[in-house]
Amino acid sequence: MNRQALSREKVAGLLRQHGITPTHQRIEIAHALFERGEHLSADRILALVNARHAETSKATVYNTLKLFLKKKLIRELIIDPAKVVYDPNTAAHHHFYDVVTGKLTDVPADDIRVSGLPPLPKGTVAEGVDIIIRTRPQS
Amino acid sequence: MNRQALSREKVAGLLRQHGITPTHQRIEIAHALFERGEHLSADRILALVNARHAETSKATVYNTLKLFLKKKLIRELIIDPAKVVYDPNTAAHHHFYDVVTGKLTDVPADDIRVSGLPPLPKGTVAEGVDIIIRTRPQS
DNA sequence: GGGCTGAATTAGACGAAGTCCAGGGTTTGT
DNA sequence: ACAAACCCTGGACTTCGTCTAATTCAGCCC
Ligand SMILES: [Mn+2]
Ligand SMILES: [Mn+2]
Ligand SMILES: [Zn+2]
Ligand SMILES: [Zn+2]
Repeated sequence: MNRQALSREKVAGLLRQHGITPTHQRIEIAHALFERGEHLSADRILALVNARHAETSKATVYNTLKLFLKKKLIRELIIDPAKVVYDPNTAAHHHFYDVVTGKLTDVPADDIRVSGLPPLPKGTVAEGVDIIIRTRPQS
Repeated sequence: MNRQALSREKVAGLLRQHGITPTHQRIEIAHALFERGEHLSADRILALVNARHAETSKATVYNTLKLFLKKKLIRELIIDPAKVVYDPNTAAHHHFYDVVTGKLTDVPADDIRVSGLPPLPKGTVAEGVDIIIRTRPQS
């Protein structure tokens, strides 16, 4: 999706559109996610943001990711038992997950239909559906 | 599924059928899972097994769950970021997950059809599909 | 029974992900 | 300029899970 250098200004605009005050640290974190368009873990983001020179603390990375999540700027994926992964793609989509390599691949939700679901448990309403297709390297 | 008292002997037989030497600790752990038929976390199992008098260590609980997993006696569910949950139901099925209460409910896979999936990534083969329907308490 | 041997169990140290807090800095509004 | 609100930070802390080295146990043979 996001090809080419993504300017800090555009990222700041994106944050404002979501009601997030764009601070230096928040811009760097959002930039790391949206420039790559990849699924990233918190510690990976921490490393990326501090690659040139240290400028963002661990606490801020975690706080910021939770803020982005609440403002629906990003999604959270619980797939690997060892770490949560953050997804800059908030369009409806699903994932291939290679259980050996750990690689995650997006699956557009466009044509996907799920039929035969039973009614929801009493007193609950649907929030969304996550489909994970587990794969492994051939033979 | 498993109603009524489930005897230790039957559990031992189940373990043998899966190529697992039935030790005292393994029988207790399997018993905890299969008698209830519920989704349980490792620490919950540790507490259950040691409820009367301490007899099983944390290391053994983790070792044993991984063994059961390898022998396909149980399944592992990665849904809650904070803890892995073990599922004594190995029949094909999916889950409702209440994002507020954390409650997990089985969804039989019988009538469920997923259509429109794109081809798998090159060089991978399918392992299985997990569907999680996220719900929340009404209003 | 009494040893022998590999498998199973254990306490407790360790590692990694994530949370929390109190203090200090920065922005905003007037 | 001043206060209030907001933001960031180091580092202690919690929790889940893993690892290791030492012990115990189970099955087997004599
Ligand atoms: Mn992480
Ligand atoms: Mn646990
Ligand atoms: Zn994705
Ligand atoms: Zn289940």
